[in-house]
Amino acid sequence: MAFDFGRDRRIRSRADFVRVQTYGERATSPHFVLLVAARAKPEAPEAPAPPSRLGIVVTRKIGSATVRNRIKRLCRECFRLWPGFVPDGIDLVVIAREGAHELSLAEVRAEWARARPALLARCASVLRRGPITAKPPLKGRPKKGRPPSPGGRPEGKERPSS
RNA sequence: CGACGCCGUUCAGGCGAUCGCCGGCCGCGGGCCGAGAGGCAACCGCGGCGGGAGGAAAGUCCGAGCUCCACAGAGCACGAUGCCGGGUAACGCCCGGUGGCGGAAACGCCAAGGAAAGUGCAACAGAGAACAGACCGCCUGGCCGGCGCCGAAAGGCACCCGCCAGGUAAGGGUGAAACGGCGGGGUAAGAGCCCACCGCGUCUCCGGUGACGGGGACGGCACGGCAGACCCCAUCGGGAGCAAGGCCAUGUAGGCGGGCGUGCCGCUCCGAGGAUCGCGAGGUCCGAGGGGCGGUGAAGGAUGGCUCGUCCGAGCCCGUGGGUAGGCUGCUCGAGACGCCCAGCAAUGGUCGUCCUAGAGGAAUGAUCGCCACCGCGUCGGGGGCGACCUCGAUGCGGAACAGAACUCGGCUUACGGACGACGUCGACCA
RNA sequence: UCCAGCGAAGCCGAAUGGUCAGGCAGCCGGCUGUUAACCGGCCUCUAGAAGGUUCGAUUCCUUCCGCUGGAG
Repeated sequence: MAFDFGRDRRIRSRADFVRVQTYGERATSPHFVLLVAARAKPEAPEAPAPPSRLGIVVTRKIGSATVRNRIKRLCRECFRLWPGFVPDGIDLVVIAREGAHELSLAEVRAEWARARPALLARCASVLRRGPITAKPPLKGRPKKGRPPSPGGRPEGKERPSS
C-alpha cells in the first residue's frame, strides 16, 4: 500500500519536466542529477499536499534502449521502496549520467542516501518559495553557474524519455 | 577417427516467496441519471480471476496492406530492376535450372541485357593505346670505306661498320591491355599468305517451355576493354505517411487594414406583399426574396518535379494583432497460428480440424532473496588405467549472449548464447 | 516516425577514377641581448570499417559504424 507507484506518482507531461528543470534546485551524485520543485497546488488551498512525484530522464547518449530501460527501472524501484524520500508536494526529476546502468539497486540506494541531506534542504527551500505558476520562457533556461558536470546533458535536443 | 562442407528443428534457464507496473473481465462501494423501481458505454477506490516483448522487437535497405490527397489519368523528367523458368498480394525476396569464376572434392560466389546506335575514358611506362605503330631486330637494293680469300690483271666471292631507299611484324623490350592462339607449310625476311586444331563470326540441323547445349557447313580475322561512365533497350513505379486519417472540446472564431470575386440563362418549387373577381369558400394575375436541377462563365484552389488533361468553386488572398497543444478513436481476427493429409524436385499451394495469442502512450512487461539446473577454473575424496587421462561425488570463486513492441504484415541485412538431428566430400586405419 | 548530408595528419580544410593541395600546430636551424614576429628546412595520412566493379578506388556500387542537420 505504501509501496504503490501509480500514475499519480509519476510526472507525465512535458510542461512539468520543463518546469522542474528550469526552476528546480539541484543535488548531484556520481551517477545522477536530482532536481526538485514544488508541485502545482490544486484549487482547495486547505487540501493536504499531494504526494511527491518522480520523473526520470535518460538520454540516448547514455546507451541503448535496453540500458535506458534498466536505469529507469532501477530508479523507479528505489523511489518506490523509499516512501518519504522527498516530502509530499515535491516533484523529483532524476537525470541519469553515464555508467548508471552498471549499478545494482543497493548501490543506487546508497548513492541517493548520501545525496539526501542536501536534497532535503533544497526541498525545504523550494516549498517555502511555493510553486511557480509562471510559464517558463521559451528560449532556454537562465544559465546559472553550472557545477562541473561530466558528460553534460543535451537540452531541448532529442526528447529524453523517462 | 580426423579435416571440412551443407541443411533443418528448437530454447531464449526453471521453481518458490515478498513488493510492484500495464491493460482486460467479474463483483462490491462511491459517483452520475431517475420521483421511484432501477439503470450506467464513460469517472474513482477495493477485492477476485486469468493475460503481458523478440528471433532478431534492431538497421530502415526493399515490397505490400491501410488512410488521406475528387478519380489515380496521359506525356516528359526522375528513380529502380536486369540470364531463364517457376512461387507470391507484391518484391530488389525465395526455389529450381543455364552460363562464368574459385576449390582436390562436397560445395561456394556472381547487378550475368546491349560495346557491329552514339558520346566519353585509359595515369606511368612504351616505337605504338584504337580505322595503331616501327626502337632494337630480321631481310632486300644502292653508295662510301675497311679487311680476308681467289686471280697476272680486269674482276669475283665472303664478312664487318656507316649512311640512304624500301620490305616485315615472327622475336626482344613496355604495359592491366599491343589488332586471334599453337603447330606446320611458305618466304629474301615475314605475314591467315596457305593448311590442321582451338577461338570468333554467319548460316543451318537436332534437343529443350526457355536461358542454353550438341552437331554440320561456310567465312578467313573483319568485331579489344570499361555500361557498378553517360547512355540504349525491356519491365516496374502518382504523392505522402498512423504525428496518416476520423470524432469531441476549444478562440482555425470574432476584430482591424488592404486587394480580388460573388455574373448570366432555362425549367421547377416555396413565397412577404399587392392588384382584381366572387356574398362566401375560393379563383386569376403581378411579385421583392429564397431553394433544387441543368447550361455557361468565374476570383481562387486541388492533382507536393514540369506540362497537359480533369475536378472543386462562393467565397478567397495578403498584412496586423490575439490564441491552442486536451480527450476518444485508428489499435489489433490477420496474405493469422498450430496439426493431419494431398499436389509439387523445391519455393509454395490446397482441403479439413482446432485455437484467439501484449496493446503502452514521459511510454508497462519489473525488483530483491532462496533453491535447483548449465559452463569454466581451483581444492578434497572414491573408482578405472602402467601412464597421459577418464568418470562419480562434495565444495569455493567466476560466468550465463545479442537485445525492449510504438499501425500491421512479407523479405533482406546486421548483432548474438546454446541444444538436437540429418546429409555430403576428402584423407587415414580396420574388416 | 520520416528524410537529407558528412567522416581525409593532433586541428581546420581544397581537388580528384591514376598514392592526396594548403594553412595552423609540432620539431630543427637562422635572425635577435631575449621572446614574439619573420626566414629556411623537416616530420605526420590503413582517406570511418568490410566486401564488390575496374588494370587501378579516397572517388563508383553494396552493407555496416559514428556524427550532424531538417520536417511534422
